[in-house]
Amino acid sequence: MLQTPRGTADLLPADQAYWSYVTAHFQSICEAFGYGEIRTPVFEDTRLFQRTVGEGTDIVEKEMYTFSDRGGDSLTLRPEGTAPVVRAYLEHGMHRLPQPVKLSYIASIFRYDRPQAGRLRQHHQFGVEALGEEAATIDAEIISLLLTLYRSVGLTGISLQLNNIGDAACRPQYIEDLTAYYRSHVHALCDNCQARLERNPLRLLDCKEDSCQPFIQEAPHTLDNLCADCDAHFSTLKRSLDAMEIEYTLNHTLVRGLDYYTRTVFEVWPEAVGRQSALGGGGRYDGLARHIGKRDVPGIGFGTGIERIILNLQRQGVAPDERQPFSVYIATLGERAGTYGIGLTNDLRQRGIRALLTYKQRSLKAQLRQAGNQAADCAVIVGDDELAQGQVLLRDLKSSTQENVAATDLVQALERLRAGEQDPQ
RNA sequence: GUGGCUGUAGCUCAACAGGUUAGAGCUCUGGACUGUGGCUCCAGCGGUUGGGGGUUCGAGUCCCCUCAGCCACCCCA
Repeated sequence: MLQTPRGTADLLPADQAYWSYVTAHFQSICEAFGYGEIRTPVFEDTRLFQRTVGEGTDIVEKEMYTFSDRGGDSLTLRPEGTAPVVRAYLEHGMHRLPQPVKLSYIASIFRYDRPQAGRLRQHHQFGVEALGEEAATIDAEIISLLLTLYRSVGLTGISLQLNNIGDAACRPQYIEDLTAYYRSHVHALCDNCQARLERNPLRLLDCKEDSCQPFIQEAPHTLDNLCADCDAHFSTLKRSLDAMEIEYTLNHTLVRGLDYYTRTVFEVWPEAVGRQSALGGGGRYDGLARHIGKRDVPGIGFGTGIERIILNLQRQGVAPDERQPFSVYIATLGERAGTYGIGLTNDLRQRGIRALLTYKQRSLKAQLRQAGNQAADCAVIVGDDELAQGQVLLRDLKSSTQENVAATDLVQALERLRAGEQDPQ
């Protein structure tokens, strides 16, 4: 038996309620915040991610789905959402639009990783990017948008982790200080950290080994080593968050796994204990556009995992309300009635009424049972007798009452039933 | 990529310490009720016990390999 590739999942009609629920909330919130939807290809030139995400990162080093196509080009399935959007911004000259350009997306993301609940090789993210604005107030807007999404779908107990990792002016000096500090303790570090020291010093602060914790505490922190501009930027962000009554936890070990981040970085963690998988995260990336084009474009955004949102909703017992549309089941008896039924069904559908029917001759009992299974609101019963008299039986399945209706009046009678269904007294 | 746990009908689960033909509930289909759903009763459909190999007279059960899911790491969404 063949099955879905490891770490991928089918999305069945039964799962759809949650997906449309969270998607609808995301879309209406983006509308309220003024973000317009963008779609980019599922695969891109491999260099896009190598240059932006960074050669030393886990994503580029071991998680990308990279392949060459029949023409020999190296392509990569999108492992994150930001770089493609920035690429599109530059490619379409959006720097000539009124700034900032505020974009949102819903995208499949691919990362080769060991699967687990809430961690798939193909997963889906909502994301938002604001390009062309360096002021920290827009950082606060982005964070607010993300938290508004969580709150509106009903997630509780989440926490915002916040940090600032400096910019091109102050980070080089900071990295030097950090590296110097760690070099003096190099023999006490775990193997992983010894490697990080060479390849990606910022990640030293992210180590989970108990033996490395004291060094993380003692090491210089980015927040204490910001240049004046970064410091002012961070102050504005904090003031803005306060003004929106958004609570946050300063987390100096939050450094993020992608190279392109500058200044503001944040993650949102769910309620459950332990080092849980983040619901969403993001940050500022003022140096990113340079790696793609010839232009500097400040930007900030986030990505949040749709599967993880849904997983946490289910754990919290939040269920989306499933409102089924008004529907009619056409039950027919006899061949002539069956032919009439397919015509009638099609006619109702053209009028926007959800109509279901039986596809083969079967007992009326079986047909009504199916009508019940499919949660039809009412059934139209038509046999050869009714047909001869130009009448049909209209049965209300909720109240179990039925009446004879002239075939020509059926649509009107259904519309009346539907209206009553949609706003009950 | 590392370590561990778990895989039996579509779903939830049974099957003494290896022992006839792997069972039940739910779902679905049909009947009781030749043209009236839900309730009840009856019946039917549905399995290479994840897959492959081995041990044994005999394997769902024990061993090995493999695949998948899950948990903890790693990392992130």
